[in-house]
Amino acid sequence: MTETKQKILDTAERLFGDQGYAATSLRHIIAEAGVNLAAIHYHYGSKEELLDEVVMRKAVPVNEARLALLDRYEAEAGSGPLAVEKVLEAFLAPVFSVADRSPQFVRLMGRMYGEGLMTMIAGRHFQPTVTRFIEAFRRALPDLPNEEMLWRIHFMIGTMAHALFGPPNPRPGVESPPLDAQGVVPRLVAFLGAGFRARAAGSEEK
Amino acid sequence: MTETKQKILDTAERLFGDQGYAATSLRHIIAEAGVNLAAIHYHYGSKEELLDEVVMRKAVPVNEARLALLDRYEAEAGSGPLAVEKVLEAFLAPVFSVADRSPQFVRLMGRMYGEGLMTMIAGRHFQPTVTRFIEAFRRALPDLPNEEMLWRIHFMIGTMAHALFGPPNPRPGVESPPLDAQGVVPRLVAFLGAGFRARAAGSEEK
DNA sequence: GGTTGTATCATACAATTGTTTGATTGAATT
DNA sequence: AATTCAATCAAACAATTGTATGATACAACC
Repeated sequence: MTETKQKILDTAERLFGDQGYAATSLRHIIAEAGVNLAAIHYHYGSKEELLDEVVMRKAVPVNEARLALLDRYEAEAGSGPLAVEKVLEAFLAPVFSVADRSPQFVRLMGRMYGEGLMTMIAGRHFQPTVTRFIEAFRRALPDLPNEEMLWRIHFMIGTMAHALFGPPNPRPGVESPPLDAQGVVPRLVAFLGAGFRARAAGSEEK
Repeated sequence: MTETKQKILDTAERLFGDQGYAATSLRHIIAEAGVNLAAIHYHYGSKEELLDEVVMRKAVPVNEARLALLDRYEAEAGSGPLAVEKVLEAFLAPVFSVADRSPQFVRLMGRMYGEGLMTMIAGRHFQPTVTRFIEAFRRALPDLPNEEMLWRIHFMIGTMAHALFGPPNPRPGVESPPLDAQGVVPRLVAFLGAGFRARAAGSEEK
């Protein structure tokens, strides 16, 4: 890959993450990347295809890592049931472990979820991952009604997206320390795990 | 309030919610509202001030209702401790109860949180509400370390924002049924309540 | 050495952006 | 009847948007 293509991707990733897709102009990107304007349309076809490329470059490995982790945990559990916490960890850990190397990207992921674009992309490219994890959640909590399960997965996505976006109480202007996976993922797993295990709102007490 | 001002606010609310702030042009707004372009700058000063007005119009009553509910629950609890589920309900119910009358607005709220703009606005205008609720959460769960508490409130905001944005699995193009408060709020309270009650990740078992 | 093909460049394009101006309306006030 | 003032209008502003074009550089290959 050319140095130009690389720099375009890196800069677009950072600016899309910082300001959002619609608010970031191609000229802003090329100015910070130090390349020519036409280079974007030469290497990628359009602004939209550039976004696709930026997201895919790192979303693909993340989703592969998710499936690999899920495979490993299921193998370790043998024929026994897999704990929700393990499913959560398989889903969350890969995304946050990217944070160390490229904190700009996780911010972008958070923003894409926030703009509703990520659900669209996931539907196009990551359908297998989605269904695999829904299956895993179902097996982990077989008593949870299906509709409630979908809502809770929905809740989890929202929590993850917001956590990806940054730590709580970010002082404006002050650079926040990078989201290190060791800190956030266990917090998320504990919080979300308990949420998934909660008795469904409508179900009567025993 | 003039009919023109009203129509501008209503249309801007809907379009900002559907497409985001940056992606919505003033001309798109005036076209759908059937008013003149200059009317926006006459009645409001700029696009940014229009957004402020759109958000404030309904966010102010929502935050007043939140505080009123919290007051009521605390009065009912007397001197005893307030359950975290009650704090959650006081915070969540008012925003979702707006959903029936103006589903466009809750979508806007969700989007604002997603774009990180809402935290900024909340810091400017709703600081009392923020500190009141942090206090309430602390009293409800006095054993939770402060840092963990802030993270969990952060998680809750993300969950709420994503839930405001829409139901799970919205089919593109198909209109989703409105988020009725009776359905979502109990689900959220059950899910988040259990999450808040979970043992903090780092703390040793008893 | 000439040819080919990829990559970069400055420049221009038409469309759209938020914002401003100055004239015109129409009702209320004097 | 004259004046005042808030409201609306068409039109234009300069700036920025994503995209397209044609020339040029430069290496690899026949």
